[in-house]
Amino acid sequence: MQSADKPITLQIANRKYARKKIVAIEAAALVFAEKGFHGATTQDIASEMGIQQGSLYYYFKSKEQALQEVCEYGFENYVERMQKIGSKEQPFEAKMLAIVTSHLSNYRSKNNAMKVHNDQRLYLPVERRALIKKLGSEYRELLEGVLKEGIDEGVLRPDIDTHFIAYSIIGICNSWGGNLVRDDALDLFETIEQCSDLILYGTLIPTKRNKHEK
Amino acid sequence: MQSADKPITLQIANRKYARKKIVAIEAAALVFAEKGFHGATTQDIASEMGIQQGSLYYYFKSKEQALQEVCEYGFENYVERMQKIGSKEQPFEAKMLAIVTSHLSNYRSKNNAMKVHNDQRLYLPVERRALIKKLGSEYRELLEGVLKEGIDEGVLRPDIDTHFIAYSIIGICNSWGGNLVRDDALDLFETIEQCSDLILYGTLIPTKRNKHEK
DNA sequence: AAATAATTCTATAGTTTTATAGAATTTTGT
DNA sequence: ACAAAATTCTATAAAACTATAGAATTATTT
Repeated sequence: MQSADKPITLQIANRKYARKKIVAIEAAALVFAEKGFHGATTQDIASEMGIQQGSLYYYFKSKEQALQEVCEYGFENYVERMQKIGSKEQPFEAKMLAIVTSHLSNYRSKNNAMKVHNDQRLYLPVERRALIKKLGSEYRELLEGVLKEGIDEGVLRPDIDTHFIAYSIIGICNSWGGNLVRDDALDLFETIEQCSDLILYGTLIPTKRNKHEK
Repeated sequence: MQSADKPITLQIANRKYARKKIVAIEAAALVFAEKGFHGATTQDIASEMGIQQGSLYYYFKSKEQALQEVCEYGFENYVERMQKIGSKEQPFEAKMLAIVTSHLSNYRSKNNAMKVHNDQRLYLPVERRALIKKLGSEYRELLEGVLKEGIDEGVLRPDIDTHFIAYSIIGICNSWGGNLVRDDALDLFETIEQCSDLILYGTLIPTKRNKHEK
């Protein structure tokens, strides 16, 4: 087994291990996404990697640990991307489009780890979910920040609950994300547009909105 | 085992069987909702019912059949309720509120079967999903019908894609439904209101919507 | 009350699965 | 080329789980 503090001469081996570890995580992600955590076997994952079932334990101490690492792996890029979007100077509509695009593009490129994170993380014991929960909160808080900015800029309705809207945006995206993974015929960019449109404009005709104005 | 065509004298026994079968389905729903289909054992379900593991097979031919029946059971009421809402004479906003209320109330009353339907039905082999798929389509089509009526009445934007919006509404509701099940502190009626508001009005300030008008 | 039917129980066969130990092989460093 | 370290393999122990068979019990009908 590899460990972080080894002589420099062993760094090459370390790098090799790290590379294959990612292969292992992605194989686990694929299998967990398809069959669910409990429905998948360590044999499935090993087969996906082209190694024997027992060899898998060189990379994961347990099946449960594999799930944990898949969930963490799948969410890393997400938070980073949201950070970039939030820090860029651009009008609110563009940001919202970028957020939805980021979220949904990942689904189209079959980010199995993302799907596993959404659907399977609850099967982890609570003590294993600490980091995952932290990443999820970060993501949602960044999104809330963007929404608050929108209000400050006078673009968004000041009476919306940013916490609620952030959750809802994530909910819509995950819901459509699932559809995108299942249905290849579904157009990604049309879906992105429609989602953004719904979030920004709703469904009512503007002139019918009188009741709602103060 | 019971069968439908028995002398009238056996109808009492039949009714008794039917009653306990529902107990079985609800026990399965609870356990599947908590642990997932593969994570749950027939022992778990039997314990929930207060019977022995082997006795469970008096009610279900297999664990898979239990899942199928839970999924079908969980969706029955839903379709009926949507039918009622759709057929009532009331303004569009009221209908939308009724739809969201119907969907979310069920979650609050811990409709485990609903959760199982959403999260676990994919673990059924395709041939077992026929009825479930039909019910889901019915539900979505009824919702689409309500949306089309809204357009015809001149209340909804005529440029929305009713198919997309129907999916999105279901997505938002399921997303919040999951939260409601998990978090008891979450206020049901506030959630209903917020969901309806987002769907109807979106997040932008109306005066900022000029770009969007034709 | 006896006979029949329905329901539940016990015990278990037969799988499947996770995880480990130690041997075998491959890779890397000297 | 040799030694050491890393990686993979084989084999298996131990546990868990589904489904079935037949006995035992309880409820219903005659």
